[in-house]
Amino acid sequence: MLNTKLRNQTCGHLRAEHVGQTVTLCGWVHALRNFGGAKFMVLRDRYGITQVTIGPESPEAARKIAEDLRDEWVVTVTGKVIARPDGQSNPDMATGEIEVITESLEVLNPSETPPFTPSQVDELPNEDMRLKYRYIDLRRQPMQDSLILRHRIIKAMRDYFDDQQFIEVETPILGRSTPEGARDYLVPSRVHAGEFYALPQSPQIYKQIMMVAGYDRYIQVARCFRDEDLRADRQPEFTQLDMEMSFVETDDVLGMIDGLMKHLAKTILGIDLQIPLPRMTYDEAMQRYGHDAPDLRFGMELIDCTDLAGKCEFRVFRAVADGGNFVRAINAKGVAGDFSRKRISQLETYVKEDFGAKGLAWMRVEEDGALGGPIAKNFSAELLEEFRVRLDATPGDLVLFIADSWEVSCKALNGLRKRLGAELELYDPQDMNFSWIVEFPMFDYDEEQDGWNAMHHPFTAPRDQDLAGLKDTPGEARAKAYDLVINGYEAGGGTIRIHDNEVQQMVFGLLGLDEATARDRFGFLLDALQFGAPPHGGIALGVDRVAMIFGGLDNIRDCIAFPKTQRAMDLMTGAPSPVDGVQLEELHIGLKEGEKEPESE
RNA sequence: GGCGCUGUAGCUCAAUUGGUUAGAGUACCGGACUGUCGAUCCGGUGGUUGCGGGUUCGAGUCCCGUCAGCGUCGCCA
Repeated sequence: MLNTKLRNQTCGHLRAEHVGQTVTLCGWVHALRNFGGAKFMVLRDRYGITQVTIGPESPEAARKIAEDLRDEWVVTVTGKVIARPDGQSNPDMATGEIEVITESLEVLNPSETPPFTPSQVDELPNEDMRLKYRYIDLRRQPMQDSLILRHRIIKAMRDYFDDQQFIEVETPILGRSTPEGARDYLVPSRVHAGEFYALPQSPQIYKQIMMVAGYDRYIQVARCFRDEDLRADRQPEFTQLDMEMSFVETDDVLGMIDGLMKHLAKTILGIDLQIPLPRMTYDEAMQRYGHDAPDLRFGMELIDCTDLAGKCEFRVFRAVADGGNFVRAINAKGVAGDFSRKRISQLETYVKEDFGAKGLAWMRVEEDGALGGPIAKNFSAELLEEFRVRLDATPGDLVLFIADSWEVSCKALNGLRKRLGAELELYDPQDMNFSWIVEFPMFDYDEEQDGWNAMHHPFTAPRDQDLAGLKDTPGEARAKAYDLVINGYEAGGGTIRIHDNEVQQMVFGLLGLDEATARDRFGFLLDALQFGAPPHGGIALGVDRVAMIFGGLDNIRDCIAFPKTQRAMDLMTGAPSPVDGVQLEELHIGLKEGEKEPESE
């Protein structure tokens, strides 16, 4: 039912079967081809494009109007659908078998000359241009496709959860600031001088309270806000499919999301996904890939050579191994010939500058299978043989070593692995790989503050077997926490929550939150946990990221209608902006000297 | 906050590495044209080379600062 008072067809619909009908179309002028006596106009709306002809048989008035038409004017055409003449149909166009002969033509609204035209496919304007004129950019087919894909993903998610008896509940946008985690976006209160709301970083606490309230299956398509620096896959405001269930263990949550992913893969991509999705522990992921969200579309795993390094005379390796650090490597199979010393030194610069590695050692495998390269002379023949076996080194391989702390070796080798995987095309970009990373550490140690931080959030439950040792060896404790990883992106993450107040207090204690502070910040949750909290847990999926990955995009902005720049600006509206002094006064806010002055009237 | 890339006509890019009048495609304006689908052909307008400073006989090009966009590290689940 796309008919309106102004149109009775859309520009994507007409086929040979409609020949003979008289139709009225509305849309934007997508392209004009003018032959004097005959003119072709391609008309575009959300549904497609249709060729319209204005020829000698068209009324004088229509021909006159057609003289003045320009790209992106909004027009309406009424005319008869005809089969295109022999040899003139266009197989590249969905509506290419037909065209509409103009009987009347009306300009609904002319357009200024657009800064760029949506019909142009090969030359994309710079991104600041696209963001400033977002309404033009959004007319482009790829942008339409990705917003429609995003819509279909969200709808498929809602449908799936609806089938599973989940209900969607909206939680507040104006909430309470919690210093945990990311920086908050703050909203000043007019009524309460000097006090602020915070925009939610996620609906975490509300959804747990919904569980206490007995709504045992909750979802929400929730907008979240984090005032941190941006990346290609991060925006300051983003959308989560937030989910929480009661009376569950890890397997229940994972199983539910397995089903969702199977449903999404089928309905969105037409792929039959095998479930349950594979699971790997955090420790194994760090060991094998150096990252908690590894791209499993290709191998090139990290190989630990620390024990061998401890036996060699090469001072760099020896010192690292003796000092309790690590010598790990990746083997880039068969590419040694493509890597000049210059190219290798670019990789070295990369690991030094981006990850603080002290250097990059390398070996290449010669024709005869021997390990060569500048450092090889420091190793005995026997030891080289051990390396060769360990590294599965065959002629033509390039082996890259990082000798450093565990953390740096993880980061640098993960960086190299990702970079080489892409450069060497070790995987098909069309491939989709879904997996779970599970059993994250409960805490990580903060050197600066000399204390433990919650790796996920402070409501995460430890594994049952780690409960006893939680106090004494918090660094060993693993959590009932899980991340969904798709193609090397963290697509979502969640945990089973602590529903026991005693355990919760213990965790707060380990995090250095004394009772008074904990009460002050989370008192309402602690109260709630004492009024009959069921065992519960859940997950939040990054909707923008899922849309990006499913759409085969490499940045999140291309599946968001109105995204912000790296400096969190909206180039179309000019947000953020100074505000009137009166507004500030009402909010009890004064600006520091020298900072941006309010706009005067 | 650090590192890197980019910024030249409305748009996308070029300019022989410091050389004299900054070009091309497209868009735009005018004209021709009855079967195009990136239409074609003829003619034309259009530039404070992001901004500010410096070096130089001479700067789009080199240096410093600054603004903006992107990528990335830190940061962030």
